Amino acid sequence: MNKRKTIIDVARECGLSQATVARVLNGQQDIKVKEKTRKQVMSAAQKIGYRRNTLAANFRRQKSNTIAVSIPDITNPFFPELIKGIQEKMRDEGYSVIQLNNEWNPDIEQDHFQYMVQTCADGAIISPSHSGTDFSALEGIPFVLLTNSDLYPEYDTVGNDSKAGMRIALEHLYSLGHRKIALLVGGSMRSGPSWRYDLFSEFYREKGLTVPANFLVTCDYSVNSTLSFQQARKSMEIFLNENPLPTAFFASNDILGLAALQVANEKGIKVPEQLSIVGMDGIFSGEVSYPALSTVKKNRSEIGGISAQILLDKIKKPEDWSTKKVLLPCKLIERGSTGPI
Amino acid sequence: MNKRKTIIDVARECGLSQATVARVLNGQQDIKVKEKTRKQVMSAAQKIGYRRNTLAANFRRQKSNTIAVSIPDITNPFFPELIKGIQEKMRDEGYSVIQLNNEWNPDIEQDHFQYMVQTCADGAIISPSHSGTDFSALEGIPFVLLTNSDLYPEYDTVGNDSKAGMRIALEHLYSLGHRKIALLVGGSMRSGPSWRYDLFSEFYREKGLTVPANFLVTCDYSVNSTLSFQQARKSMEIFLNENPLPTAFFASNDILGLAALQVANEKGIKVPEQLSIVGMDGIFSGEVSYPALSTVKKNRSEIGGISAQILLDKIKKPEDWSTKKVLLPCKLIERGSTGPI
DNA sequence: CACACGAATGATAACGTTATCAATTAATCA
DNA sequence: TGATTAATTGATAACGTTATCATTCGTGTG
Repeated sequence: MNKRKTIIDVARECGLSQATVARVLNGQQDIKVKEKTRKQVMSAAQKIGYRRNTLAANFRRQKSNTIAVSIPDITNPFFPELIKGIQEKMRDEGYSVIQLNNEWNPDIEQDHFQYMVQTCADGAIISPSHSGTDFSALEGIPFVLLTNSDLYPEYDTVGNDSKAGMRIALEHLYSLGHRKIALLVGGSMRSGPSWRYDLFSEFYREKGLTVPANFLVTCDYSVNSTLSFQQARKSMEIFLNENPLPTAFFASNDILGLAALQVANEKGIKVPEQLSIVGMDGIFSGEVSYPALSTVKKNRSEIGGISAQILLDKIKKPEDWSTKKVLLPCKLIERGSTGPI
Repeated sequence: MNKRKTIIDVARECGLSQATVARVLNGQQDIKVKEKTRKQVMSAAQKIGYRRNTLAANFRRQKSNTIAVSIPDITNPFFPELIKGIQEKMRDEGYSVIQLNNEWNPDIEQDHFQYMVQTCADGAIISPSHSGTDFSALEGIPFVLLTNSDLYPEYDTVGNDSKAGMRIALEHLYSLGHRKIALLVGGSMRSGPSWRYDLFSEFYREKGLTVPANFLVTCDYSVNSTLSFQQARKSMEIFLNENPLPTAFFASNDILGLAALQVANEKGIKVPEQLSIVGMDGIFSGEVSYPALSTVKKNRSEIGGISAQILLDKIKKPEDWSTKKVLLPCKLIERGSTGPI
């Protein structure tokens, strides 16, 4: 059992000093070393099988080379792509990504913040579990928030422009001739439906129309997608039983939209001939439904990449950092669930 | 700017030795300390605001308290639950989880193995990208494979009993009266469809039936779900145009099953009245399709938890380890896409 | 040629914890 | 009580790297 080789072994092997060896093997782009000695060191390292001890290096530099990503729930189809976008960027830069799920539970979220401090995370990307999240526990750890809300004016945020996105959806339906559009919104874990309601009535006003009666379906949004879907189904069933059929639904996310679609199918309501449905997010399930769900897509992978980039910049230059706010546009994906009235 | 407090500061504060303080604050369950001194130390630590330096501890013990999970692609709906199962178990035990995607690319997978060694991962859970994966790069890192194949007899493996699962699906269809069942399989990244074919013909033989002609639809399985879905759709369309309609399809995973379902819907084939479809995996999209997809569910969260437990055991007692093989049963979920013929 | 100056290399002290062993105190028992 | 053992506590040496400063080596200039 031969012990693991260290930098000192390499130094002994090639007859150079420990410091020089370190410069060659681990230095960032320390040009201060001759090509000849570099080669000497390299071949000696190769020969004796040196492998850098990352743990020692991390300790010495007091950097874990790890960033943490806090999201509500990786099994929610919204998040995996986001994570992937972050991972790809971070790995290119030599950072590991630790991903933490809080199940939409603020207490767990706080535990995770503690954990990040404990574990010396170099930075964090956080999709807040709810609108009142307190970030003070993060003390000194640079972080970026994934949200489009204006609730966090003092923090760096990256998100999609959901308001513009909703407008796009409504315009789409309007241009297809729809005048009786209903709103299907979840009592989101993050924020109430109020701004959606405001935007909706504003849209009607602009078009010179009056907001139809009973245009709003709300449903509880739950800790997991399956539950949210079931609750949305229930709300839809009740609504459809008690109200005249609108010509279209705008759902504030695809899970709700898919629930509406399934219920409509079951009731024999033809989509899109009798009812158009447009969702929001662009999750995979919307591609495989029948008909496929028209949606306003959020580019989650891009959000991940951009937030990662911002975090990296912030880690590198913490001094004189100016708050960054990024709002990415949403994109309409027309599929089978919307059509002319 | 006051420096971060160390164990030595705490020792000075409470008048005890550094060693004793360390025992109180960081010792595992070192009972070797009196209640009185424990309290002294705790309050002193509290008072001056001591926070353990994880980086230093990791270095000293040469343990990163991190395990790596290597999977093909987090955006494939099969994996998030798996990851979550692993994370939950690992976090309970104080380990961080680094998750790595290889895009079904063996070269990237090998890079990730290198990375685990570099980064001193304490262990790894690996869903191999393909059947020929070589694990020699992992040198000494304990790991568990997520697979049910017999391709890795010498390794610890955890997986679902897919063969039994497929039998369950076929029995289900058979009991509903189906005698003309077709097979929809992907040229999986992992293993060819051969065993499915064998099992299928064996099933027919057992039932005293002859395998119908043109019962097999194969399609390329791709690097991402959307592409796989599209390719499956194409294969289905071609098949249905060129062959008489079977009474049922068994799809080797839900994505393929959903493709079959969507195509059938588009062609006006009534599911399940004219055609039953059963998939495999139990992904969320199968719940929201119309009709909802019957499937043979793999409990991915459980697989994650069990593999995590096995890995933990292995990390704790590496000596005299006997190879563990776990095969979990699949479970039939009857939904709207299957019915009597 | 001596000198200065920059480039390259060398020597060495941290970093904060854990682990080992020695020293002390408390407990037990003849 | 004194001896013996067990339970606590103390002193201190690593761990392998990086960072700092000192030193040496070239190289061009007055």
